[in-house]
Amino acid sequence: MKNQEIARIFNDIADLLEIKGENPFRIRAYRRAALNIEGLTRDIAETPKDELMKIPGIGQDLAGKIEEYVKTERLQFYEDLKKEVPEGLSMLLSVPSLGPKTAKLFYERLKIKDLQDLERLAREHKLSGLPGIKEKTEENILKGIEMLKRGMERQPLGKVLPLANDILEHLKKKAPVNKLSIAGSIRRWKDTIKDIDILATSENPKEVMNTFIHLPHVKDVLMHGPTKSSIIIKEGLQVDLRVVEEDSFGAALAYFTGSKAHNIRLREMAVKAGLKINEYGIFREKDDRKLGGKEEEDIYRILGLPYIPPEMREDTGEIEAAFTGRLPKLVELSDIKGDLHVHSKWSDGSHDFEELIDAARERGYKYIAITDHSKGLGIARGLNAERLMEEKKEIETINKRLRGFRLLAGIEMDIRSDGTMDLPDDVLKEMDIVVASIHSGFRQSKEQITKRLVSAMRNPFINIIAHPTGRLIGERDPYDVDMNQILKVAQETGTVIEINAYPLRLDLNDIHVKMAKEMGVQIVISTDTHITNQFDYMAYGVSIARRGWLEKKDILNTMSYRVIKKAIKRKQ
DNA sequence: GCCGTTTTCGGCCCGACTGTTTTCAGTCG
Repeated sequence: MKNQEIARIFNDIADLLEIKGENPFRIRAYRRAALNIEGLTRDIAETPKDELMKIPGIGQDLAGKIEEYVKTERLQFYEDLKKEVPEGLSMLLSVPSLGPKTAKLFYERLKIKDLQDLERLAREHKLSGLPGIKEKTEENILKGIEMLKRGMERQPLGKVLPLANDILEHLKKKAPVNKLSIAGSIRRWKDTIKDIDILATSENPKEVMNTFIHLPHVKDVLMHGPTKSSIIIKEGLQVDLRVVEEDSFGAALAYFTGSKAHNIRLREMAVKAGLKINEYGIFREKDDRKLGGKEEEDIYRILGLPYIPPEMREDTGEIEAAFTGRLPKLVELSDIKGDLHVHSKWSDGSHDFEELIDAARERGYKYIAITDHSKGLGIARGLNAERLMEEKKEIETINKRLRGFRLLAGIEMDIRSDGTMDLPDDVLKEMDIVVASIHSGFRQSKEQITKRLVSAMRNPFINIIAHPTGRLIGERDPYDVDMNQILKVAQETGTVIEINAYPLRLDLNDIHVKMAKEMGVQIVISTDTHITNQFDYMAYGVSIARRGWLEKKDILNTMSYRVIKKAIKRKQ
């Protein structure tokens, strides 16, 4: 898929046009197109031009540019632009507080063309004296360069969410807040997060702001106003806090949850209907009368839309779906009836069956599958056929006295680097459920990896492909795999694909999940639990499913034990 | 550059905070 590549180029073009001082609406058009292409579920390289033009934000011109790039691997317009604007100059835009106007000014007046130049001249106070630039601006630029060097890259949701909750707890305890909510991309459950957005109501906003900028987490204060402040915390993340009146809480929550693209679409709809939306409410244009805003639902209702859950707010078709009454009823955590990927002491898990059963029952589950590693994963004390049969026997014994709960005897079988399976069919045949996955040879070619997964899916005894891209967010890139092909074969063979809920994995990702749904592939959400508290990772997995528009019926482990057993048999 | 049962041209989301200014441009989300 060239989608991400083309999106990046369009964003790059937008940067370059910005520095040139081009028409801001033209720039926005490139950014919007880039965003829409990123969220696309089909391969843009295989989409004909007239289909391309049906994608929102892509017209005659951009469709042509996409075609040109797909055909020739380059884009003349982009190449020309890069010649006009020195390489490195667009890097300046990544310095916080430094935008296109200032970058252009620095280039034209001081011939600054990269970060090194900028840092040197700022230190030597050579920027002062330019129109609108004095000492404070130099300071802020140096600060921004520092922040950039420290790396402000996106961090995994699983790491950021606990941090955000901790800040919320502190505010609740120390500041005079009434309502308090996480907003932004955390509320949309994006798998990686750039900053933490918090919204509050209070009778004394000033006091709240004052408490906020003095929290023990604070490393630096970027902005401190009466209703809005921004800090950098020790972990390097930016945290924004906004305080509004009770009567505006819903509108502010919608505004602050985003995404930006989603908000813009709503506001455009509002304008066409003679309305205006901002963080204070939804208003009638002609007399500025406030029609709503206390509840988030107000905004959608007054626009004539059903409530759109935060996980869907990416402007990837949810507004159209809402408008035409085709909004899916998203799966919820409470729909989950069991976990089909769990490790025990028999391999590298920490608990025996009893402890796992107790923990699962506490979460309202009706079943779990014990899927310890197969022998190929020596490091995880993987099981050979003999040990596996012993484990199965013990599971059967326990099942006999269990009431209202079942253990499935399963295995997480390693797909070896040469493409062969770690256990023979006559062993797999004995199991209630077989999960297969890749643990080695991550750097193989796309063809090799895809072939390994396909041959696993063609095996009638393999039910589930686990963590299908092998990524560990921030630590290991996904391996190169032809997801289109994988999903096609999954659909053909009735193989279920896993959303691994472990917060650093979260693969399938949201876009792949959406693709899977469109292709009719069944999904399972599993935690890959090794310690009982990891059962709680299910919430992360469900959020990815929701971001991929999945409903209860799309997901295997929302079904009863009996239905699951039948579904597994069906493949064979 | 996109888009249109009000338009094929003329619009295009909205507001807070900062630093530089004496009323506002730039940046950000």
